[in-house]
Amino acid sequence: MAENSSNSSRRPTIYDLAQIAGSSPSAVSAILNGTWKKRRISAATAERVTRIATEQGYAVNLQASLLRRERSHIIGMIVPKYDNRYFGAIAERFETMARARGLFPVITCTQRDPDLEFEAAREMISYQAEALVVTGATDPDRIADFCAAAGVRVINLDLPGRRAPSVVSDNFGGARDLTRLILSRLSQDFGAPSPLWFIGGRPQDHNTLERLRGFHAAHDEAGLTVPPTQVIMPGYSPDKAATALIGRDFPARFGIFVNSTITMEGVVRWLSETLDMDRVRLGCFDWDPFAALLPQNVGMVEQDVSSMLQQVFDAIAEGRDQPTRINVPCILRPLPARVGQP
Amino acid sequence: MAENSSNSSRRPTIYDLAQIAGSSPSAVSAILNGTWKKRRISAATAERVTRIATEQGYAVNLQASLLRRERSHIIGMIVPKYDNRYFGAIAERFETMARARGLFPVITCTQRDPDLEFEAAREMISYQAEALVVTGATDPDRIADFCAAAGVRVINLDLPGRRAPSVVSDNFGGARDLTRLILSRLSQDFGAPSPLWFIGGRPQDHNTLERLRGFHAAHDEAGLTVPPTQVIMPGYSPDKAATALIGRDFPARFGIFVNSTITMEGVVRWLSETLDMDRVRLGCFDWDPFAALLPQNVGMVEQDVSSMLQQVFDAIAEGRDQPTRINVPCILRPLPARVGQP
DNA sequence: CTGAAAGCGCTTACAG
DNA sequence: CTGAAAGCGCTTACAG
Repeated sequence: MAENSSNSSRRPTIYDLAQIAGSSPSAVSAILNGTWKKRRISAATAERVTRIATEQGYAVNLQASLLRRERSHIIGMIVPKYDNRYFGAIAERFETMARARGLFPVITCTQRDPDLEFEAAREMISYQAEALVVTGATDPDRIADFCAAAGVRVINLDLPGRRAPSVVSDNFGGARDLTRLILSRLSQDFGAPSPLWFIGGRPQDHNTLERLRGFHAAHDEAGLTVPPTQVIMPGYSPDKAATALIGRDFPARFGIFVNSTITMEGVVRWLSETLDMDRVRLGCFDWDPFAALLPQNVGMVEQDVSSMLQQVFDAIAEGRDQPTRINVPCILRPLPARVGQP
Repeated sequence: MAENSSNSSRRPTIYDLAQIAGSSPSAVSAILNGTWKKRRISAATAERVTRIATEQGYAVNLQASLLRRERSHIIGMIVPKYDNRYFGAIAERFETMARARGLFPVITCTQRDPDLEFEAAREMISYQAEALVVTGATDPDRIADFCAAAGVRVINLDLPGRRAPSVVSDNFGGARDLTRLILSRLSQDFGAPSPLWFIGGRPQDHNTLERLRGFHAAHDEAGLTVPPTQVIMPGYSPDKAATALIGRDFPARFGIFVNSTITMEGVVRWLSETLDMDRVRLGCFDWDPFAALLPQNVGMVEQDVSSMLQQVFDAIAEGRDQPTRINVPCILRPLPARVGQP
């Protein structure tokens, strides 16, 4: 199949097909884009043109097609990274849901770099994207302003902004539930619970602050107060987390709330090189199937990617553009005990 | 900034800008795409037009621009999934390297579905991609044929094809090195080594067969023969791996070669629910930072994503189109002992 | 130093 | 049932 007519290295156009089929470019266009029924073109012609298109390895030129059409049906997404299950799941699910709605998904990854974020957004507007989903952006409002000027709809996902609708996890509730779980497993395994450590994230970061609020709320319920020295926010990277732990004095038995799987990597590596892992119990905000197998891990919070994206697509379909905030509940995943009580 | 002239909801064009600036569309076009120096347009005009473009929130229409230009500079990639570090790293690195070369990367994920793979390839050709990187495809030759007919360059990555240049890991060498490592750690921890289990992948899969060859080669060196019942290839998914282990009889001490991180998930989950994990040592083909923290894991093979992509971009730049095969060495990552000898 | 004009490959009213 | 024609927003030789 796909025999290119050998006379030219150029891709065939509807004019080429029309000439071969003895028909007109208009007819070929209509046949190939499915509007031929309402034009009442003969089935025989349609069949012949379709066959020739296949033989010639024809693929429509979307640049030309989209330039002429009213709508592009392109929907863009920017994500910071592909290096964890959360953003990976978001990207995959976004593509699937977009295709299911007859849209063309275009995703690009912006390395948590504000300038790259902005350039990527501009590029998607240049591609005539009709809507843009801005995920985990460091400066979502700058992008929202630019999109507003270009008449392109924006939705913030994961991190909220002030200029467009935002869909975010219920970070407070998820963190509170996880903190409760770690505290209860601590008392189960070690006796009387003591205040947990909180590691990861940044004090300027919306999600970190919400999670910290939930962390404190669960401690309050349990009549516990967390010493400020036990809240450590050195960013998300494994190395920064490990460095921040150097020289800390941990008690005989203790528990840690880890704020992101990325941070978890550094925390577990450092601890396992430094002390007896039977002394510690951990819980982590965000889900990773391998992290779930670490023996000291008592539970993880999974963000509900499907529900979040459902909200995103609903907001786009309904044409919402007010800076509303939608909170999507998280899923607490307790893990079986994999390590003996001392 | 980005004040849209309120008279219209349409995006501004170079005609709008020309009118506002009191210049011509040609001049505006040249100024905005950087060719104005060689047209010797006055710096004053250039400055004025640039300012107006910013004020109006102008972004070039790439559909129109690309339709007119000779080249698109678009480079496409299809990947099967975003759900593991290997493909995540490939996607991220591909975007970075493409941008560094002045290309526009477009990636889409095809869920290991041959039809989706083909449709995605066709879509990228419709977007005028100049080259297509086909990663981990189930039917790369079908895509290669179609691309050849359309005059689009293709490179296979990860899984080789017969119709286009392929860049793949040295699966044989990586598997042999990993097998050696597991065997040596077995004898270190448990005394005399016994033949390993091999779990994961499919017998029809090129990479699996190469890894199996390396697995056997390392056993041969050690004077060991693997019983056929110890080679289990139920696909890659965690659940299939777990199911395939049901009812197996494992000796008091044993070692496993796990063929992919995805499989590792199922293997470790099942084993840890079933037996004392001190009895087992594992190694895994492919790298994952959390899997590296599992106490029984003695080492992982990391595929050298940067080198592989360097080869891909070289092949594209040089215009290679013969079905050559490039093997890129893997990186063996031994892991520190995290579990006591019995 | 600058503009008018052609044309990239399509789609779609419009006129038969 | 079908085709000629206009035009989407650009770029780029070409002619001043």
